[in-house]
Amino acid sequence: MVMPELPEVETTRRGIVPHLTGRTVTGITLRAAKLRLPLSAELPRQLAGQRIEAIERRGKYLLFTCSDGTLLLHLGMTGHLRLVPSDSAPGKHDHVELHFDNNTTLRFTDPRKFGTLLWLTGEPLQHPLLAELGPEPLSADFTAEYLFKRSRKRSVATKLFIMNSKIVVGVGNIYANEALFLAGINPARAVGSLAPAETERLTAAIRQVLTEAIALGGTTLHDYLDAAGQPGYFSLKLHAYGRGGKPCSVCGTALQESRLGNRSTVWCPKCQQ
DNA sequence: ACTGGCTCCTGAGGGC
DNA sequence: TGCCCTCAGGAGCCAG
Repeated sequence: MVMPELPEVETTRRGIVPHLTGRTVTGITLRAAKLRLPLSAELPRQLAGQRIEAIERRGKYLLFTCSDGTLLLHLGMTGHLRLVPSDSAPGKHDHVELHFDNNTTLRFTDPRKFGTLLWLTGEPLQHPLLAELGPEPLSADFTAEYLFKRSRKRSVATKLFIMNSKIVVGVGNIYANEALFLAGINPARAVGSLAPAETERLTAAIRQVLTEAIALGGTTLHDYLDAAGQPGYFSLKLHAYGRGGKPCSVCGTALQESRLGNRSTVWCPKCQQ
């Protein structure tokens, strides 16, 4: 199973950029009527003949800048992109394929159909799905001061706060657990109660965990593969996620596990206050 | 303005 | 071996 978080999306982007930039779409194959949203039957007509000018990322969205518009793609929970030869036979969950003028095909596979694929005209960052997004966690805009100010007088659990894409993009469940572990902050703490030093530790931890994950090519949970089919290796370094009941890597105390916002949450009751 | 809960989907894994 | 149940989760959406 694939769990694309920001590092996986960025790894995917870096994997396809050298192969697709400047290429022209010669055809598109749709094999599903809908993913998270209906797949527009207009997509083949809209994409045919489009040249890929750039492939960028905003949060976990990929933006394919084309001659006359932008293809917006979200991998959802189980989606991944793979470059395959144009004559490669499709599998059960290969819902969309973009065919290019160099005999390669960009294949979108997504067993649970939580992904999104939209054709946008106009300024893509003004689209409702993108306009309200918070800063990129690895940009200069994501600072302890920013997090401190945004969190004042808010009672929501710190973990849910950092997973809110309107606050900061790209922090999914796995890395939220890891960042809170590294920062020594209890996931359930009301975010408004964090002291400045704690927001400093938290922003640093989010940067650290995402930076390390990108450097290692994303997390391997089961069979995560990037665009070229290479596995990531970050799962070897997970301290919290998936380790409920196991000893804390710092103090040895059994990690606790519960649900927060209906998401699996793991923390050390001694190290994270 | 916030907050928490619901929803989409299907494979994996556990219990018997 | 096979069936049934629960769980996993990104993020938009909505009611209170």
